[in-house]
Amino acid sequence: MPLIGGENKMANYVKKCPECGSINLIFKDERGEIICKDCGLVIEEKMIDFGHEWREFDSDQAAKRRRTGAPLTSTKFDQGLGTSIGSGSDIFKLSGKSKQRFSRLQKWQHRISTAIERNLKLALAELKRVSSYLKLPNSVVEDASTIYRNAVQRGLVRGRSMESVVAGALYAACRRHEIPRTLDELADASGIDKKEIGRTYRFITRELGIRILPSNPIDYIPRFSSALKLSAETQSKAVEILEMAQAAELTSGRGPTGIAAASLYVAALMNNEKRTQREVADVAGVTEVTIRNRYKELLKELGLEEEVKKKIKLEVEE
DNA sequence: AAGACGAAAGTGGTTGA
DNA sequence: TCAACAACTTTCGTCTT
Repeated sequence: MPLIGGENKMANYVKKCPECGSINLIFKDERGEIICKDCGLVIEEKMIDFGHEWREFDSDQAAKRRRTGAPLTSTKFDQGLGTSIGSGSDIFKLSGKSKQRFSRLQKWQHRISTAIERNLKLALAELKRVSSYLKLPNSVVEDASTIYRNAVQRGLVRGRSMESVVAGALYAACRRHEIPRTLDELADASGIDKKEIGRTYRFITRELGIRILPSNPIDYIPRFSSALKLSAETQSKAVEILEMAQAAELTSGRGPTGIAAASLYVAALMNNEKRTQREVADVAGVTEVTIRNRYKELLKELGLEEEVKKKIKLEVEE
């Protein structure tokens, strides 16, 4: 396998040997290792060169030398690998009998595409629709497709609607990527009942053995904060408060959105960017009452009472 | 009039027998 | 499978600004 070549690439890769501090490093091309000349420590091994191993000067050479196609993706039902018969323009180069033969083959290919494939096509279309509605990044969509594919292969879709499984897979993927959406948002985007999504979500994660950490309230802060048009300072203040709350074990057992909303509310208060409880509650998808309860706890447990009161006094004086 | 606060009753989900 | 339970919601009345 070709490896990183030349001293120049090595130079900005490793500067010093972590063991003896020597800068006398040598690069062994044949083994793909970087070795310290002084103490013999192998600093880096099995390096892979992601560059070309050949050069191409025109499209003709490129066609001859390249042996890979488009990258694999789970967002296409056949992972982008499928071959369709005779759909290219070169079918016109054939004549008479051959042309007929190819169109017959085409027809058969269409017929034999199995139920699973057709189901996957539909499901992935739905998945793309929902995720673009929620403006989810590609990596999440990719992950959700994989989850869905696995679910189908394990026969977990039986007895459930395709849409609910798609929504469940998406929810799981979001959680895994630490960019959580609430069940409400997902329900809104997919048109599936919130309870149903939760049920299938729990089911497929259990059956597929997907381990998901309980969602962290901090992950919600950026989104809520921008929805409320709060400053970056307030946002980081909210994260600070949240971290303190977590240290004080105020967060366990509580709904993450409620806690996130409350700390955002407090942070806004302290930074003179007051939002009403109603506003915060709306973007977080909880009620004012929940915010109030969390907010009270935060003030009490974290000793922020004086700080907030001072702020409010200052505001009055101004 | 609007927002904040608190009490009381209701709801959906989890847990343990 | 059922009851107990905690978290959260809904509703409503009161107080403050």
